[in-house]
Amino acid sequence: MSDVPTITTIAQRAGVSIASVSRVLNGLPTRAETESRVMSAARELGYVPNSAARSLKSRRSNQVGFAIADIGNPVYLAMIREIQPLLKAAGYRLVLHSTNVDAADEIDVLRGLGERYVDGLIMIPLRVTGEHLKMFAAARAPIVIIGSVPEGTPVDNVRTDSRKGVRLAVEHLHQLGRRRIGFVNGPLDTVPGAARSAAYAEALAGLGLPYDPDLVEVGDFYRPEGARAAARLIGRVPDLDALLCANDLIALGALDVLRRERRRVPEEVAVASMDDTDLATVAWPPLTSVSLGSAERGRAAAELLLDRLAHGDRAPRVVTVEPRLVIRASTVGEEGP
Amino acid sequence: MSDVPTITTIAQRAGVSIASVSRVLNGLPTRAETESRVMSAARELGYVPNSAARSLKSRRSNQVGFAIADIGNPVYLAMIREIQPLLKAAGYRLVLHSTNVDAADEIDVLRGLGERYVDGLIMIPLRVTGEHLKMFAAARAPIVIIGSVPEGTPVDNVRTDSRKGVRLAVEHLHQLGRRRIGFVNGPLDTVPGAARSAAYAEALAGLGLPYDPDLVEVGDFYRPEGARAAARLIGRVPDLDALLCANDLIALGALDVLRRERRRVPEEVAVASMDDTDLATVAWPPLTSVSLGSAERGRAAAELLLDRLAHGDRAPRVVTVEPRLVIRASTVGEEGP
DNA sequence: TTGTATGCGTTATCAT
DNA sequence: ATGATAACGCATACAA
Repeated sequence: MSDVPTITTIAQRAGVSIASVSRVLNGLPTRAETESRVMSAARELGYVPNSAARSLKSRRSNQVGFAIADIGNPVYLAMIREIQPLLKAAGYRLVLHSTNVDAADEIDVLRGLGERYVDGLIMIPLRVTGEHLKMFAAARAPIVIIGSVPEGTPVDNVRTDSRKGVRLAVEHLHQLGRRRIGFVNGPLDTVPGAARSAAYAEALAGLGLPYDPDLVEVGDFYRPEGARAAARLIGRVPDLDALLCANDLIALGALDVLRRERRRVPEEVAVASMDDTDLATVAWPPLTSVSLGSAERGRAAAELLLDRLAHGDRAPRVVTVEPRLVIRASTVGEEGP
Repeated sequence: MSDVPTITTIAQRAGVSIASVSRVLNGLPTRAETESRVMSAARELGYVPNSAARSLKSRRSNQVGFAIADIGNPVYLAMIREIQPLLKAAGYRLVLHSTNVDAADEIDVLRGLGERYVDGLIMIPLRVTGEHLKMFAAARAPIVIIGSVPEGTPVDNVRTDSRKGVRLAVEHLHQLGRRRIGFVNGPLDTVPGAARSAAYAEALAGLGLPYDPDLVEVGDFYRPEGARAAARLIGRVPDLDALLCANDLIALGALDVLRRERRRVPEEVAVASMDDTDLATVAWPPLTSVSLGSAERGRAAAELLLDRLAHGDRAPRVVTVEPRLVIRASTVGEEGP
């Protein structure tokens, strides 16, 4: 196999200067004769421009980063499905970062921005530390954060009203006559964990229901630990009649436990969760879940970033996606497991 | 915000030449005094090396591409989860390509290899056309294909014995006493579709069962069409007692239909599928599914690519992952929907 | 040990 | 319209 062709190779073959080659390749005005010679030489050699050289010269990488804690979570999946085509259509490649639920990893990604291998970054931080804020401010490329950031942070921001989301679910359960509504949450030192914790208490208060610490259990955001946490809660509260889970994966774990314990869902225990991923429609019974608009958030993030990449500086923007309760059989079904 | 620092900036600040800066930054022997001056200058300026310049010089991008038809399919997910950490540990970033179930898109990705924005590529082609083979041969970067390719194709290759996988499932259903085993497949002009089609016929023959075209229905690899195809099949074959689905998503659609039609699973119709994704354990009843070792295939692909990137040329290698039947309640459970 | 100078492949400026 | 040349940021061969 011959050497990789460059514009120099083409120039020799076509008997013109590299400047002419570059011009032809970039569609700048050129004499027809020159153009055809260059084009055919390029075709014959199978020329493809070198992206590193291009990036060095143009100071643009045509790449966008997407940093998430864990690709296993279907919420992120829904986002990627929206983001990828938008980026591709705009001529950007997608560099995927999985940060292993590790704040230090997130910082590394932010620091990496300095290498300029991406023109912008979409990130979903699990926690927003002071270190994060410092990096946001110093970042040399536009950043879009999905999730809440403090007022005034110099990044575009896509958020959802998870407080309202939790309230929708709790009110729904309350309307169904449930009064002992348990809550299985993820870690309290994460952005979603903290928000949902506060929102749960708030929602109860709004309905005049007492806050009972026994009704709350904290684990992580995954199915196995969700099952364990749900088991602890169920074991502790005999008269539990509803369970709100902080995401669908936790809810799957809870359903596992309820099935094992032969508690009928929803007759004895109604189960609601959050995120409304595909899993909600696969589970049995199908899960009532609060959609936090994952797809919309992904799309909005991509659009914000592309807009900024195309039009340069402007004031940071905040897009808020409304939560929406999707009612399924795990709260109102006539069929149980 | 000040300008982005380069080694030139550092050199000025430290009062040394750019060569010394480069040497220090790359850990080459330097006088302690020089080293400390360069290091502190770099730290103060917040220097981060420019990846484009590095790539141009080193002819390496430190990126690896992963091209799949559709990120929505959980099979690919399982692979990414293995691939990403391995690449990261080896110092490579992951560039994700979603090809929209479009062969032309796949060719585009292969052509893009010439831009040298990745050092290697892992691809799961849905179809392998002559155009694909031509690009494989001409590729200027190492390629690992997950899925079968013709003998002698100059790429590393990770495959699974889907013939055997189908046979495992069919034999399992046969052992359970099922004799009217339907098959819902994806498109026949895709690699997996074609292989599974042939394997189904073969497996029946091996068991002495007749091949009945009425028992076969073709759709795509997704849940909605899987449901429609299953509905056609069920409507056409009254004495159907088992259903093999070409993947888990199709099986979910089939379960939807069977539930709607009030056919008990597995008592009346046993359901088995392929891929053994997470969905198999979420579905109700949990799906008996043939694991094609998605995680192992992803890992093997990453290892093959990293090995080649590290050690250069060697003969193409083929890794085969054994299929494994995972039996769950959709074929042997006592409980149905 | 350190500095000078060159090249990686491209785009863009400036003459011609 | 075209060619010579500089510059992007870095690594390195060579000279000092």
